[in-house]
Formats: sequence, C-alpha cells, structure tokens
Amino acid sequence: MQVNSVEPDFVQLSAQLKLLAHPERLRILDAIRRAPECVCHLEVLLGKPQPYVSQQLRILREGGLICDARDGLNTYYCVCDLRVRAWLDAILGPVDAQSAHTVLSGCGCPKCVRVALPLVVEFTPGG
Amino acid sequence: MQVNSVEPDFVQLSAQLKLLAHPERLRILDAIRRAPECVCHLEVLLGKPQPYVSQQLRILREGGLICDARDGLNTYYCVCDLRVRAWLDAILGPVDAQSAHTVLSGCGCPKCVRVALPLVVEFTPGG
DNA sequence: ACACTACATGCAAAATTCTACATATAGTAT
DNA sequence: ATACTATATGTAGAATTTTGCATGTAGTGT
Repeated sequence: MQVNSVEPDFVQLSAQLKLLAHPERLRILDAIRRAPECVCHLEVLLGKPQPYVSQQLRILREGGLICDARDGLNTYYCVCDLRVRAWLDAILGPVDAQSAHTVLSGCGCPKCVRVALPLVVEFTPGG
Repeated sequence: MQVNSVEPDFVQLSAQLKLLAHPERLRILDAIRRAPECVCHLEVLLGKPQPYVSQQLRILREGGLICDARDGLNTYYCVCDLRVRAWLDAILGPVDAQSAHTVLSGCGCPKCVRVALPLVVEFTPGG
C-alpha cells in the first residue's frame, strides 16, 4: 500500500512550467486570468504582431494551460485550470477583484469598445 | 502617486521560472527544500554524473533560487528564498514535516551514513 | 459569390538550452 | 609534500525554443 504522497511527475510538471516561464506568455496569462480576452486585445496589450500572439496562445492551449471560447469572429481565451490559477496566484500574487478587464486605448475589441461607445451616444443632443 | 499594484516584472520572473521548469532541477529543489543536501547525495538521488548535478546547482545558485553552505569537504544546498519556497509549495504541494531528509541506500554522504552508523556501533558487545 | 475581419498555421533562421565529458580546485588526512 | 575526496568549471555538439513572416481558414456582412 502506497502511504500518502506519490512522487510528483517532475517531467510533466516541468513541461507545463516551461510554458509559463516566458515573458510574453506570462503576461498573457496575467491578463486572461482576470477576464477572458480575445486575440486582438492581447495583440494590443503586448504590442506584438497577431501571428506571434496566436502562436503563444497555441502553445499555452496545447499545453492545457488555457482554454478558448468562440463568440462570433472573436475567440476569447481564459485560464480555466484551477491548478494553473493557483500557480499564477503564487507567482504573480492573487488577482484583486476590481481589476477585471482593462480597457486599452487603441484596442478595437468588443470588450474595449462596448464600454467606450455608450458614453458617446449618451451625449448626442435631443436623444 | 502609484496606486497599488506595480506591474510585475515579467522578464525577470520568467527568467527565474525558467530555471525551475526543468525536470532534474525541479527534483533537486524538491529535495533541498525539505533539508539541506550535499552534491553527492543529489548525485545518488538523480542518478546523474557529478559534473551534471553541479552544473544544475550552479544554474540555480546563480539565478538566486538556492544558496550553499560549506561544511568541511561537503557543500550543502538549500532553498533559502521564501518566495521560491512558496512557488514550490504551490507547484509540488506543501512539504509535510515528517519527510525531512531521506536516507538513500548507496549514498555515502554524512547525512546518510551518520544515521546508519550508530545503529551498528550500538550493537558492539561489551560497549 | 465577394470582400472583410479575426484568427490559425507552417516554416525556417537565429538564439538559447541541454547534456556529456575533460579538467580544475579546494579542503582533508598522512 | 602527497594523495584523496568532494565539488566546480570550461567547452562543444546536439537538441530545443524563439521569433518573424508568409499564407491559410473560418465566420460575417452585402
């Protein structure tokens, strides 16, 4: 009978950690652990070309660190795995509730414009 | 005035995580977070040649993840940084108190023989 | 059908990391 | 001094990762 702690699988664990251990991917994870974000939003956030961002997302997705959900043309990525969220909490600090989604100036993604647009509409005279 | 959370340094963080994200180094860290261990003990633990082990230890040491203390001929390594210990707790699970140092059969390091030897000495007749 | 938008994929050169092994050093004992 | 033990360092070829870019695809509106 195996007592309690089975030796951790260092090979598999380190393989997943390797995906985390990358400046741009870590930045992506920090963003999408707060709220699901689409590719074009991350593109603006990182200031990197879209194929580059998609490639890093693929690496994270195939490694099982993130999952994606489609909405029309947009694909939203988020950190679904609770274990990965715990890793990020330990590494980057826990995510505080108020910082859910950050609106980026110059980002045309639905989550960024859907907030900005109504403010303009409300100012139209004779509404 | 900066409100609260300064953006984490993703470059530096990922550089340190990269050192962690390696099967043999992760295994080393798991061992020495429980108790300080010398190189020859880790050599037996990993089943890798000594220069290989020393090299991984150097990488971890120069990255600031571990520190070393000399005792005679032996050099004992341990995880001194509390932040790194927290990472390891999150990744490998917290270390339970009873598993401090594991005696390895075939290891001639002081910590492994110092435990085995007295048991024999005590059995000498007319002690 | 056509164009457009958001995103994915494939590929290759450059950079980095990994691993093995030869060799060096530093402390210890005689 | 000499020999021995424990550990450190240097180096090079192999393997992997990183990054940039060209191109492909899948939904959406007209």
